[in-house]
Amino acid sequence: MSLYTIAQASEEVDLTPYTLRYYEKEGLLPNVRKDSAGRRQYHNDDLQIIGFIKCLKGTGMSLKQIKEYGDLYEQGKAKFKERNAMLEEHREKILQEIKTQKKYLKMVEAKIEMKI
Amino acid sequence: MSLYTIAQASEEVDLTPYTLRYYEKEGLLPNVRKDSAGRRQYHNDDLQIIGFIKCLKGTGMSLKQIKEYGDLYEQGKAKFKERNAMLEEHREKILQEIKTQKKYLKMVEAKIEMKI
DNA sequence: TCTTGACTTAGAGTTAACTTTAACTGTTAG
DNA sequence: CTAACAGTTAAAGTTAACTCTAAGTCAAGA
Repeated sequence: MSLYTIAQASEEVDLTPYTLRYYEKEGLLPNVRKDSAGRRQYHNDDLQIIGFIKCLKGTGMSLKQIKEYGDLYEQGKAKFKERNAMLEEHREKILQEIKTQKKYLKMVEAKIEMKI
Repeated sequence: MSLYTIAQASEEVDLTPYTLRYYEKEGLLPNVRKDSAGRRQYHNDDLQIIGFIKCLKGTGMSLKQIKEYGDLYEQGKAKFKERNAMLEEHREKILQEIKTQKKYLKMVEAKIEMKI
């Protein structure tokens, strides 16, 4: 399939229709097309963008920053450096976060083993 | 040192005094002692509890759940099983989260390497 | 003694990220 | 043709987790 209603897209990306509209209103999903009756038609490229938004959000980037990244993306090659710098910085943040999670995992495991 | 004012404790655990009072109000920090003038005196055991709260919170547990865990802790040995079950479940959640973070890390790295 | 500053409380305000409502419109099954 | 349904919008409401304000207390230094 190549076109999705908001309900289908919602199912596909595991976000509610409310959230999809909200993301669009916040400018995270530019250019979502509509049919003749004004209903949203999600294309595969939209789903891919949503997938990457979920990745950034799932690693702690705020919607505001995700929008900034998306805005740079919209401006194409001209902003490539700036945009990639954002990602590289975010990459570091994820690496750091994984380290922290591992440390916390050990703390929880220690507490479990404590048996008190 | 063994006793801390709220400002010192705040510094020590890297949370604002507002947050420390808020956690206490929410029942996450039972039994914070006060001096004769009614000012909070944090002891080392309080700081340890705060450290573990930060661990649970940093791994995605809500304050509400953390309070539930703390309440079980208060009830001592009687609730040991229940309490440890919570931790074991949380341990699984952390493991899952680390996996997800690693997947997302790869996605971000792929995007960086894409150079488009 | 006065004032400065760090604390106290209860309660109001803020922010991010949804989530719902109300009122409406267009599509489809009977 | 009509009722039900899935969508539309703007705007209001919700929740978690703080964050701040106002009004007051207390101890210590000039």
